[in-house]
Amino acid sequence: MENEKENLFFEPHKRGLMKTPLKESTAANIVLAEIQPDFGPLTTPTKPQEISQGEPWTPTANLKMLISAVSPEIRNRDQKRGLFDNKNGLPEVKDCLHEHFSGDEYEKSQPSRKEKSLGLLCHKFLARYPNYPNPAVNNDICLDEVAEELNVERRRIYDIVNVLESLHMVSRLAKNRYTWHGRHNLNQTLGTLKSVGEENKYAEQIMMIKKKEYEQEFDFSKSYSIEDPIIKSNSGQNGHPDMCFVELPGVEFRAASVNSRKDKSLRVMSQKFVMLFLVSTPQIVSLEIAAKILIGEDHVEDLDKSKFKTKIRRLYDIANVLSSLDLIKKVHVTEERGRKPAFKWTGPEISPKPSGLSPVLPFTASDLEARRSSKENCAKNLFSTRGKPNFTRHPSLIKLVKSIESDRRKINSAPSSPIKTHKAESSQNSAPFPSKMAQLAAICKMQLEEQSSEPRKKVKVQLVGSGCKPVASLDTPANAELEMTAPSLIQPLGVVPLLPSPLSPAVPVILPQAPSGPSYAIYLQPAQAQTLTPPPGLSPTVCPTTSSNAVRSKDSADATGENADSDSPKSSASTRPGRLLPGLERQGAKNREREPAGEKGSKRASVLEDSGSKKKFKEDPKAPENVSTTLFPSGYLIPLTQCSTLGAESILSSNENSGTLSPNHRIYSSPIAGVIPVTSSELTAVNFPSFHVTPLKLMVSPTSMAAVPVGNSPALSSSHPVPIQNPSSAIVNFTLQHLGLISPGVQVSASPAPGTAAVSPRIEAVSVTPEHAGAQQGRATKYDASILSQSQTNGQSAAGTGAQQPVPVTPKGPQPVAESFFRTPGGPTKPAGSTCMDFDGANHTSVGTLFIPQRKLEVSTEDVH
DNA sequence: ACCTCCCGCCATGCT
DNA sequence: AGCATGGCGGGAGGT
Repeated sequence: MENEKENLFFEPHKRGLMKTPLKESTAANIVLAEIQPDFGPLTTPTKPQEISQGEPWTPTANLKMLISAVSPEIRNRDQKRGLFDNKNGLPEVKDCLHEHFSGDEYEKSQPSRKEKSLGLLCHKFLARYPNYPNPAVNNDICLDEVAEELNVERRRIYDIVNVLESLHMVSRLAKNRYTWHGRHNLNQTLGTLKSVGEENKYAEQIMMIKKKEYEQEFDFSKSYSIEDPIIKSNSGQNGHPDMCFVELPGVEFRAASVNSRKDKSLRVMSQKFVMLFLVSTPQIVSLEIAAKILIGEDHVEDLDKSKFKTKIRRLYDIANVLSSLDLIKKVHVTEERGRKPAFKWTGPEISPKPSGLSPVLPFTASDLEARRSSKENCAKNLFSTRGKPNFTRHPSLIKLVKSIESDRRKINSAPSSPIKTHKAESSQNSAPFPSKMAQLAAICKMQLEEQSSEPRKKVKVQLVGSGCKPVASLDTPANAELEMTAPSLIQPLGVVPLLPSPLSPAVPVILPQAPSGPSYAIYLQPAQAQTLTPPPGLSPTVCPTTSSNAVRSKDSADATGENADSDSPKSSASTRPGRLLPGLERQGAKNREREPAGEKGSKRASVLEDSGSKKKFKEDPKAPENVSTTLFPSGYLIPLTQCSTLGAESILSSNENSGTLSPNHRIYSSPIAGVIPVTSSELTAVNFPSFHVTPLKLMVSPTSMAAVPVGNSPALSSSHPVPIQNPSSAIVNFTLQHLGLISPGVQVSASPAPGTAAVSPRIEAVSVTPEHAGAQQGRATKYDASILSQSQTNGQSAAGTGAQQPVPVTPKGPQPVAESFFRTPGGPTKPAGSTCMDFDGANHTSVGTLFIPQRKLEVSTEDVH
């Protein structure tokens, strides 16, 4: 009922209006806006074609490009038809065409299955809204309208929205209504997910599964038994078996239905899936593994084939949406067994910290409470745990929570709810800041310029020399700095208010909040609440130490960066700046890691980083408190909010960052000591392929795992000031790594250029097909050239305005920008020569350096469709 | 033949 | 009861 009212309430926005506002911010937006109107009317005709319509906005050429990239076939068709090209005004024409065609012809002409793909649909959907919407504007999404306009059944829209919701890119206002948040919260969300993923030890689980596989390969007969147990153990151990959903304070589920099904579904699957990427070192996750892990959690026992199939199907659905968001890319991993479909994370690199950061703030607890108004909060309280880690939740509690939530929801649902959301959004987003933001932006720019100057130079140089990859890495620092600075500045402002919570729907309050959302709540199911050994206080608090800071700063930067970046190109998919930046950073980091460390493994490095950061956190006095707030196995509250903290840190670190690189370096620097002990011995152990032995044993027993604090798990780290594991294990790992057995890192070789292959000593080298690389390159280049300026500017604008979407800037960068820019995934675009491999960091050969011995994986990106 | 994954039935839960 | 959501898996298009 209420919802309906709400709807009425919003109605005004509809279509043209709604859309317009959404996109408006940038010139691009403007274009979009113009376009959109077309849509609306166009939509009317409905018919099958929307797809083409969807793309219509020429202005968003990028979009088209992307889309086309996505499905070359489609492109071709479109071209044939000619529909695609001219979409702008043409939709009608198309319609006419459709009408004209007889059924068969008509159908044949257009409706290929691919055209109906979720990925394409998602692109269309995303095209309608700016990446960084202006909070001030009404960003409501009416599902019905969207479905109509896109000419798809609602069911499809749900699929998309559910995934977006899992990333907090949208939030449900009411029945049939969602609010578009764009990427404002994305970094935070990813950070939180990463933290949660770490808690869950997904990385370990992945390792275990892989291990099993290896074992199986070697020993066919064996090892079946192993899998289940392992998984189970994992889930049992840590895991939260039931983690339901990670929420942001601002972006809560307001709909009852949503709440009710919160635990299942695409939403949760999507989050978990993302976690896998964030946690795994290579950041390449095969569907098979993802499915196993996801199933494992839910039903340890079930390994039904049917279930597996279903899971895979869902994963494809999710993957399509994530791909549209440019967060992942389809690749193929070739193992001994054969080629398996997999996806590689291409989104921003995230630091787990968001949660950690939050802890820093003194407020967290208070803040949280304030926020609680939201059901989530309620749930949290119930489950509470806030402070502590151990919890078990009883079903009864859960029910209570639900009931409460439902009540709350109802209340909220009232007409006001929408309003609330808006407020919240605005608060979350930058809306409040405009003036401040501008100032900040200016400051940031200055800082950035100063700091970044060196890095940038480097970047350029590298670009020239090495090509894309280097650039990315180089850029990263600069970007990071930028980003960081911005956030830092901002945050203080945000901090003051403290109530970031947008949520508080209940309270009409205010909100000047930091853009970053405050807290996340993770719901776990009671069942498994079991005790986790270490309270997961992962929370990585801020660390004063430079190294840690540096790391975080980067990450944070990324996160924050988005906001800053936001403006930049939102041109849909690939081009988005925010992503690019992060990605670049990430890559850079990886490269760096590799370089120094050499082979061992990027994985390790990454792990180490995490662990290191965590450790540091522990050390911090703050940590304890922070920790408590941060994560909890069961109903977690993860206060992200505090970007402010981040900001401060970031600032500090920024200096360092500029000079130094990533934390990785540090790690490497002290090769042995640092590395070994730190991290997750587990992981390393896991990594071992089938080989053997001790490590495996160690790893295997869940109990052992639990007992031993692993570097990975934040919680663990928290418990021990120094997250050292068993020395022995560490040693073992270390040794193994050296041997090459362990190293997780994946090498990527541009498909065309096999050269990299040589590197992998052992088993696997991952070869990535170029498409992606090309894309990344493009990004990098873009980034390079324009990035700085854009980012800065964007940052300002973003901060101030909130959402701007700058038109995609042409790449200033030296090279192949143009192509890469819009590059289509398909091979054609790629410049063969350029080869950047960015894969996940795996290889940046160009950098020169060491390769990491890896497993075997050959990754070929093929683009989807 | 396998990989993808669209389609839409139908369960679930809110109104 | 009706409607909104969305789990689920058959089966078809693509390669």
